[in-house]
Amino acid sequence: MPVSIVWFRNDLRLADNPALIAGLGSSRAVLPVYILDEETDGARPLGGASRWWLHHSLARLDASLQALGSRLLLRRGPARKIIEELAAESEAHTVYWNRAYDDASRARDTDLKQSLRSRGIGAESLKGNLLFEPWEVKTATGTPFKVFTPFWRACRALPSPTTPLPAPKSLPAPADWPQSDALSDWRLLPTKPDWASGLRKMWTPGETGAADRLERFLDEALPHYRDGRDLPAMEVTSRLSPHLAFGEISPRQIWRATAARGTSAASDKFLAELGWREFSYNLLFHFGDLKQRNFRPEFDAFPWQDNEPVLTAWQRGQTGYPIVDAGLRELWTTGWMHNRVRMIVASFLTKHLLIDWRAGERWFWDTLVDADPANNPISWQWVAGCGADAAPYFRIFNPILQGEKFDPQGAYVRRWIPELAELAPQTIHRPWASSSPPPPHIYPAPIVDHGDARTRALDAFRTLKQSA
DNA sequence: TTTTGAGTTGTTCGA
DNA sequence: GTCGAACAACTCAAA
Repeated sequence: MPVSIVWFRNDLRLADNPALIAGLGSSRAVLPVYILDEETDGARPLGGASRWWLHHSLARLDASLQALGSRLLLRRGPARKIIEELAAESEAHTVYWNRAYDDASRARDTDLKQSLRSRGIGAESLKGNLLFEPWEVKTATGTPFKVFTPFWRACRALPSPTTPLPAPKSLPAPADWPQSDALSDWRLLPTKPDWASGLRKMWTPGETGAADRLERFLDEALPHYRDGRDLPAMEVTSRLSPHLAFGEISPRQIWRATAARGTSAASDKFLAELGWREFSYNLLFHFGDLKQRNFRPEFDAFPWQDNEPVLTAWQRGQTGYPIVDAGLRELWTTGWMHNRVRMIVASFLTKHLLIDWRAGERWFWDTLVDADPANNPISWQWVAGCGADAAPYFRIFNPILQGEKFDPQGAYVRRWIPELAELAPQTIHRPWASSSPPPPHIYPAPIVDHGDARTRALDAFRTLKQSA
């Protein structure tokens, strides 16, 4: 009986899954597989928050597959070797997967494809995770875009994303199941200590949770999106990022569901956020490993400062700037941070503290449930000024003004820093100026003076310009 | 080939 | 209190 292997990666869904549909259409039985691959050269191990999410997402996918009469086979190790073994064991005729775009995955997938084909086994990769393939979007001269606005304009001029594929109604299982790992043996969940209670409260990993989240966003929040998306105390962003990062929902599903509600300034703005994700993957594909390398090489000479205690204070939300600390505490508790606040804390780390953006990127990678190989490094580089289409160096966020502007009542700060809850809106973003400032053992004094730090950052950027 | 307009998200200063 | 200019020039994309 001809069997096909469908290799699930960052596409943990049944609906709109091109690899799954291709596998189903080409054979009488499908072997669904997930591989935890932390051994392939260059593969970046998942952070702690992502491991938590992955556990639950795999459990959900397995349950959904069982409802179709199948299940999810789990293996751990170098993916190429494991796929080859499974193909031999199950006598599969073809292996299907949806494409990944980082260097390490592409190298691995190319090798695997060649090796399978040389043994007479088919290997097909499909577009399942992006709206537009990186090689489909090019400037008039055939080069990749480096500026977002023309990039997105070019995308919008391409044929619109097509209708999402339906989830299969049933999935014929192979006669013999190869040996599978037990999910619990992967120890993806934290135990000592169990720091995931805030994550459990906030999130429902899995395809159903993703679809519910999208529906709720479109029904309730989208009309307020344009004006409210910058206010972290309001819940008008979609919070789809972790679902998207694990592929529990596809960008095409989001695009089509949003477009189906009609066009508006809000929907355009929201779709442009999908555009930023596309842009990041485009850059990752064309410019290689940007989690280490500065997109703008002149930044290789930037005088970053190593300062472990200061980095630790930032990570723990103890900088003395309420909007910064609130964001970092939200991240630590929930595995997620509002986009506006991500910019503020990233600007603070790289400009006020002069700490290398890579340290911030690694912290986000470890703590975010939506940690994404393209979005995370590229957005950090954008804030630091070394990225594509980056902010000019003199654009240094003032954490007091940002707080007052985007959290005018202080509701967001109060939620995450209860020790400041009694302060009035007029002083909550500058507690040291209050008539009764909190004592330092309750809430720290500012770790740097804003004015001094700003001057120091401008000087540092000037040295960069002179040495270039 | 050259030219031209534009570029996610800001802050500060001085009139 | 409000408003416009300065903060730098540079690179990108397209005409």
